[in-house]
Amino acid sequence: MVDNLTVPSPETEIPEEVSGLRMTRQRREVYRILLQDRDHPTANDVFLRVKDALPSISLATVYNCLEALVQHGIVRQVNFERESSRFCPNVAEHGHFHDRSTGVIHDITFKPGVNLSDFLDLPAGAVITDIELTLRGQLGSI
Amino acid sequence: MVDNLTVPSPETEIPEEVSGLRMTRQRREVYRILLQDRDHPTANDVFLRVKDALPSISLATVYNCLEALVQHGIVRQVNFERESSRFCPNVAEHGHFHDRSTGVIHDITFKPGVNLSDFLDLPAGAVITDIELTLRGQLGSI
DNA sequence: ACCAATATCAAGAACTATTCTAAATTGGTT
DNA sequence: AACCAATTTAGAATAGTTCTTGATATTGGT
Repeated sequence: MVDNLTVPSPETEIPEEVSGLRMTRQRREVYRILLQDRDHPTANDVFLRVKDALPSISLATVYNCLEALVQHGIVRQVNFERESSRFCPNVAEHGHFHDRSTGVIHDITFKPGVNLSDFLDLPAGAVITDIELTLRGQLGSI
Repeated sequence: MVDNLTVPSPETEIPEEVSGLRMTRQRREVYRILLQDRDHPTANDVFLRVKDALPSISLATVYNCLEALVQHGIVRQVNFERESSRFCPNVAEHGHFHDRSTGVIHDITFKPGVNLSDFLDLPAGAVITDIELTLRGQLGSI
């Protein structure tokens, strides 16, 4: 079941404006691609996919669109090590699990009601505004 | 109190060989610099600092040395977003807290006895081998 | 101690992901 | 339809890092 409040389905009509960002043809297509396959594509992946609908789009435009979407909180930019940035339309707070054997990246959510200070020794008075969590490993050969 | 088992003090004699890595003059100096100021310097920071002791060292050599140290588990490479990699001699499992107002990066440790699955919804059968945690925020203006 | 084999270093070129620049295009508004 | 601002495009520029090559140093076997 998909939470349509935070992540619209790819079939949903994307409106003229989302979170104060005017949806141009390019931005709409880029966003639609992100909604279509939630596989955390890179800018270049998006570029290649979006060409089907907009053959004349440029890579710079894809970067522009992704930046606009990220800055308006519609899309999240995720960095793993020094690899190319990846993008996902799930803007709810979540971390990532990188399966080393398949390369697949899974979103992982925090259990409800858990507090950071429950399991971390934080500096006194630290106010956390942003969490970035990446796990690596394998999806068990049980 | 510093844990001399995982992080030697900068005054400690660095032996001929550490974890199977032969300590050349350059590697020893690079490592010493990391032990000296635990402020998560970039490769270029290290380069500038190490020049005092080895004026003829090249940036490429600093990269080589850092890579060797990282690959032998003596030093940890830390990436924040798409910034330059940073390096720290603390190879014990820990996360980072990035103070937005001062730019200072603090190491944060996990409370003992805590299990990942206590606060995360992990995919069934996931075996975690590596954790990367970065928090951002401010050190409270109380 | 000597020599060959091996590892390391230095310098700069090359590479990759991303950003910048400037000109062209688009879209909404008078 | 003309105007203006925003957007797009293509290619150049940039930053960080890696690669290549030849020089230098170190090790192990004699």
